Amino acid sequence: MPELPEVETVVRGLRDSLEGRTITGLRTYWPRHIAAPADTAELKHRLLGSQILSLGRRGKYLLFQLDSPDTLIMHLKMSGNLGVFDAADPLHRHDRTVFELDNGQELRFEDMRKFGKVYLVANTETVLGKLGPEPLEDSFTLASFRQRFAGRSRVIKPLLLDQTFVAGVGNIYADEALHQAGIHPQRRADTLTKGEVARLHAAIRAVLQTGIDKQGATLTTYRQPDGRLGGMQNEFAIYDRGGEPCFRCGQPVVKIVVGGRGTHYCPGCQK
DNA sequence: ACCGGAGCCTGTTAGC
DNA sequence: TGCTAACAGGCTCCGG
Repeated sequence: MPELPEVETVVRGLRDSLEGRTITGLRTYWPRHIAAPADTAELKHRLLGSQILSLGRRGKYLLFQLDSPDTLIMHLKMSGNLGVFDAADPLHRHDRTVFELDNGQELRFEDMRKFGKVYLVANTETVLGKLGPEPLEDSFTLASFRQRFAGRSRVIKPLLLDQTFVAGVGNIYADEALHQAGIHPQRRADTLTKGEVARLHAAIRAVLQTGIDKQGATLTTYRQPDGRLGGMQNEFAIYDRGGEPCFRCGQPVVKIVVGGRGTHYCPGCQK
């Protein structure tokens, strides 16, 4: 599920409920969710009593800045959702980790497929250190994007999914960006013209921003923190549209596998 | 550097 | 209708 726009929507939706709150308790129903520290007793010792100062995002990671030397980091992976509930509300079947708060509410990490991760680290670089640039920041210029292509011969779609190349792009938005830029997903990075790189740069930013504006894409499990569905799934130009006509040229959208991932493209307008 | 495959999990869907 | 296999928004590890 969650790619950059979904994670950004979750962060924005949680801010009002969490900023200023103190974490008073922790319950784990799937201990392997906790990626660091290895010892849950140590996690509780370092985390409980900490106040959440602010929420942020880096790539697909959520960052909880605490009034302690540590930062709480979470990754939703394929099926994770976060929501704030009253402690008396019944748990959902797939709730894995619960953070108890000082106002009688709880932050609940629900995760059907159990791939999600929770980290408490003193140095955020141990988790985030290898991430590529944030595509919606001003610093993600066309010139900097061009430089990242130097010496890269990989197929373009798997390269876009590489979080060390650009942070936050996942399978949906990679397909959408390549379609918007008119680039075939199996092109090699070193065959893109200057103009194509420029179109791709603009397209990555445009599709991610649209995703945020539409509050993310709900295929199955994704929800906003208040439970509402996203709206981006109604805006897809190419993703999940196999067999349907391309909105731009009318040719049927084709679905293939690239780098092991389902990939949608239009043979009429992606060359 | 890069690729493919397996693994981590559960649930839904497509196909027979 | 019922079973099975394939597939799903992410990412890591391993061998080649």
